[in-house]
Amino acid sequence: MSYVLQEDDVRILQLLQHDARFTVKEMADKLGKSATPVYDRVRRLEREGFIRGYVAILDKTKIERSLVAFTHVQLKEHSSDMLNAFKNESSRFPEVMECYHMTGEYDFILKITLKDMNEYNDFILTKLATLPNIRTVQSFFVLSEGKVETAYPLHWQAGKKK
Amino acid sequence: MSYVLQEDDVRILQLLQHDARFTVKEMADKLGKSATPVYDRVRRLEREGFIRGYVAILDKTKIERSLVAFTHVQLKEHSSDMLNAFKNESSRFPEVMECYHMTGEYDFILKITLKDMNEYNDFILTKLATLPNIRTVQSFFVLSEGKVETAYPLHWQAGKKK
DNA sequence: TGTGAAACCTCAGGAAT
DNA sequence: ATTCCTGAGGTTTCACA
Repeated sequence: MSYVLQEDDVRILQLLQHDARFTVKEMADKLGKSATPVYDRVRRLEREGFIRGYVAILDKTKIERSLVAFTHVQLKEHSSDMLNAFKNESSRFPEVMECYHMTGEYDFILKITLKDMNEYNDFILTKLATLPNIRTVQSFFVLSEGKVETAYPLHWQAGKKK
Repeated sequence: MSYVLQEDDVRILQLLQHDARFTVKEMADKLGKSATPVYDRVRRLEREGFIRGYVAILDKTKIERSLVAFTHVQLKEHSSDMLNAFKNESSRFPEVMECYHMTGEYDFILKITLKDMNEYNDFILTKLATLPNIRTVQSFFVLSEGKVETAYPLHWQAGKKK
């Protein structure tokens, strides 16, 4: 049976999703508690797997990765072996930040980041297109980002207390 | 003129991209330096905008957001006013985690997370499809995730030192 | 690179509900 | 059985030399 979030847990998760460097004390002050219960909740949320990790988010324009592409791939063969093979091999490329097996018209959507169109062209020709079993590769490029959020919105539906 | 990364900066960024809770001392030990230079570099990387922030990554299956959709939208009108209007309004929905203005066949790709297909259906009908100026909405659903990485690979091309 | 003070983390023990 | 607090030792942060 899995741990059921309480209101304080939700508030802690909301805070940490937006800034992982809140100190236990800062959060305790916001929640009107002392440090210990907040400390214990954070540890429990980590232990129970709600928090997968803490990461720094970089500005991709500062590190030569301004080009973002969503590349849609159709395979020829769709046996589970073939699907897993593509998933594993495409995920191995460092340019591939995300790889999703999809329903519908496309088998995979890859999120790819690179410096510019030259590098993208190179990547497709010398890396992605060399994988076997590919039927089509269709690329869409990001012109501008309207929203890029890592924090899930959390609602707390009043649990049955007492 | 913008700050040029040195090898230690790159190594620090790589560490923090994978675990934002490395202490300055831990990183200093890995780099074979004392704490102060590492501390100063981290502050500079933040100040110069390389590090946008530190966030906790949650497990979406634990918080009722297992369904991930990439929704492709075509608009009718493509004036910059209309494009901005859609970008702003769609970004306002909490279900929309990411919103990209794209080149090519589709005008926007939205990454949407929700609990299940019922909620998705509801979202499309009562929220997204009520926005004006939409021509088509095409949804693709994630069956499984092969790779989801927030850390950009960083290479350090030996700068001209000296 | 090292020092030092302030702030914080961590975890024991114990109180209150 | 939880949930909470106090308190104290060890660690981290951060300005300064």
